[in-house]
Amino acid sequence: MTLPLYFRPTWELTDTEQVMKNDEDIGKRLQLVRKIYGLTQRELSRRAGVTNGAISLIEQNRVSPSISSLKKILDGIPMSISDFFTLDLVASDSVFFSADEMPDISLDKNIMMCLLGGPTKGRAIQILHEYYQPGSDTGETMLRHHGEEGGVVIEGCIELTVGDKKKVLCSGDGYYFSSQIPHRFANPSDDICEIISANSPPTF
Amino acid sequence: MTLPLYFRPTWELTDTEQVMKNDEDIGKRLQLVRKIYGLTQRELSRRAGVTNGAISLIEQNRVSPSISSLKKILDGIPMSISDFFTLDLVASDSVFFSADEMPDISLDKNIMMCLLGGPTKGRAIQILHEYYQPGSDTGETMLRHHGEEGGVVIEGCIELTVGDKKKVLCSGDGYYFSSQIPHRFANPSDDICEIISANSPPTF
DNA sequence: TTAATATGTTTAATATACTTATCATAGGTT
DNA sequence: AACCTATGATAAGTATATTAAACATATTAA
Repeated sequence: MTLPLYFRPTWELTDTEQVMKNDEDIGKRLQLVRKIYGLTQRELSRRAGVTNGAISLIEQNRVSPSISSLKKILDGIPMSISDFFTLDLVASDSVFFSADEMPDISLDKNIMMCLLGGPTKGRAIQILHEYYQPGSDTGETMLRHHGEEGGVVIEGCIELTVGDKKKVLCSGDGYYFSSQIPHRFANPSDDICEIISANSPPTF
Repeated sequence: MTLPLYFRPTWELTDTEQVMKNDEDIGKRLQLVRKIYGLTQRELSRRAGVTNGAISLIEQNRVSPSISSLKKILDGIPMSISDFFTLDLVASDSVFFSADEMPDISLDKNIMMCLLGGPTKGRAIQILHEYYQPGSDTGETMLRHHGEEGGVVIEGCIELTVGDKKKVLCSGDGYYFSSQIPHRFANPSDDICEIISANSPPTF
């Protein structure tokens, strides 16, 4: 169990660690998770109700486990299947971002959307610092994409439409919804509106 | 293909839809995803390079697919395994939250952490509106938990320590890191510090 | 109606995952 | 050293997933 992975930049990682970045290598992924939790194959197999041989074979990628047995194994850790596939143990090495390091990714000149840390792949959350000019609007054709999003209004007011609901949110108010629901942001006021928002997963 | 799921409150959902809420029923999950994308078993099987019989059996939960074949099938949609297990088609029906509907979940009286929408389960992101009093500090024993987190400083300054890195962030600056790295927030200034942050997954 | 096409389901054969039991290596104790 | 315990790997047998092909039902068109 070596673990501190997180403190080394990407280019220093071993092959074993690198491979954690893609979804393909279930074996290595399971092995790393198991070791992070300080478990042996046998101890995990006991907790999970499978044999140690099965875990050995899976970790070597000599078999592709069924969902049911993978679930049993992860229950022994315990960890959800969803977490297992989601977790990205290789963290990016940049942690701090000054205001001017956040590129504006909006296509609309009346809306500014500053992306925290640039278009980094493999993040669970995307954080935006948004500015809506008076009268700006994401448009009549409602937005729809995967994931969920939420945010808090810092300054000014925004009219948010989500599905068949509509409301004007002002400084201090927040929102949260599944991004699959058609939605639209508009600033009907005479003042600029500032929002901090978060999306999952990143779509840019 | 009925779909609009999202616009009906939970108690109106059919059994088929309800079952999407838990991770167990892979079959129904696959079936619903397939139908949302408007595919027949045969068409999906053609795209994925598996037989339609296999998809039929999986959807009936008469077999538990191997990761490899589940991946092949999802590639035909296309959808990642991680998304498949993560996606929660039953959205919560509350979307808007006024400032006073955000409960303070901090245990430290010098730090205020207002949780957007209360402690709702099953969300991909948790959004917090945080206020750090002058001199406040999350403490010498560093924080560590699962997921990732990021945020933007709205007002004042905060000293953030992440692993062996430390920096003072001021209004407009941001941060993002894997929450598994030991971290600490402190306000060394004489002014209050206000932050909007997002975590994934929620730990409260 | 009849034929033709498309859908999801089922059955028997085959391929693969999983178990049981054994093997090989490493570390600790006397 | 010899012995014990624990680790991960392996081989052969068993259980299960997947395929190939047929079945059943519904829809459309002539």
